[in-house]
Amino acid sequence: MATAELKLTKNQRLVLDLLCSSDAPMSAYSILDQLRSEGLRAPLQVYRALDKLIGLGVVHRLESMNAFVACAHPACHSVEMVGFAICETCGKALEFADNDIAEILSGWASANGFAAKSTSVEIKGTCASCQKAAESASGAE
Amino acid sequence: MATAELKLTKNQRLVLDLLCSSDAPMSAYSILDQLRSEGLRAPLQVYRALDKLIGLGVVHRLESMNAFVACAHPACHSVEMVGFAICETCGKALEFADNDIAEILSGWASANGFAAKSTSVEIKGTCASCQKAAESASGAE
DNA sequence: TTCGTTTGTGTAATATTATTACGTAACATA
DNA sequence: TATGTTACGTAATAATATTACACAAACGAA
Repeated sequence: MATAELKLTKNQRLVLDLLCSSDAPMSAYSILDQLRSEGLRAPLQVYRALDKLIGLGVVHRLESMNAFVACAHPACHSVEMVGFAICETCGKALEFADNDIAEILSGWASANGFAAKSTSVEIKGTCASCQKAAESASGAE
Repeated sequence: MATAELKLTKNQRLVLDLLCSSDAPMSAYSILDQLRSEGLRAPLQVYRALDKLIGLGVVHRLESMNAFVACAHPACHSVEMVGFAICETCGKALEFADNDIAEILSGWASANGFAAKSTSVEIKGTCASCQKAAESASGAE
């Protein structure tokens, strides 16, 4: 599903397009700052748009960094679970999907009588390119 | 490992004991409020103690709710991964461990050259007892 | 079409969570 | 004792998120 096909309001569209054009997750307040020129003035306008976009599944919230990111996979709604590997050096978030994990988690839930509504899987660390950059930097000392 | 054996400072001990006695995760500021009578006055005192306790592995941070909880398993350091099922009704967090998920995640990481430092797995939903309570409430209407 | 409902908007105020900056104290150990 | 490390206390501030209120647009059903 291309996000262009979604019927969104002006604010929702502004927020989604900004997130799509960003190469890293953004905080609600940095979204607000970027969109002041478009007429957004208050945090709530951003949070409301984000709520809607998250509900539609085209934006994900990164719980561990209070940030938001556009869904990387146009068809990710068809996938059970979405996780993120977040690089603490460059700030980028790599999205991944894994049905095995989804099954384990839903298995645990049903075995424990827990009715799961949403799931968050986040790995923090250093991405491949930042590791390389660090290596060559230390090698060049 | 019983937490009593840990060599902790006064503030760290206060925070850990409070979390151990709580049946649900607590926010940093509710910890602070509870410990004002013990002499704690500022958020930083709580955050510093929490940082230390998390580093020791005896406290976990619930990323999705900005809250903190004592580790449920005295020996949880030996387990690869810890996850939580958080009930949105009663606020309690059920801790679980799963080495299969840990393996999948570390497998993904090594396949993608990502150096993982920490992992967070959180499920939000409704726990078994709150579901029962809701059922009997609606049945009694 | 008109009513009523839902959904979205805009603004202001406030609540909640977390950090920075600074100086001091306790303590191990070389 | 001199030194480094860890922890403490306080104040100020930054960053994130929500509540409350009033109004407007969209839309379906009578």
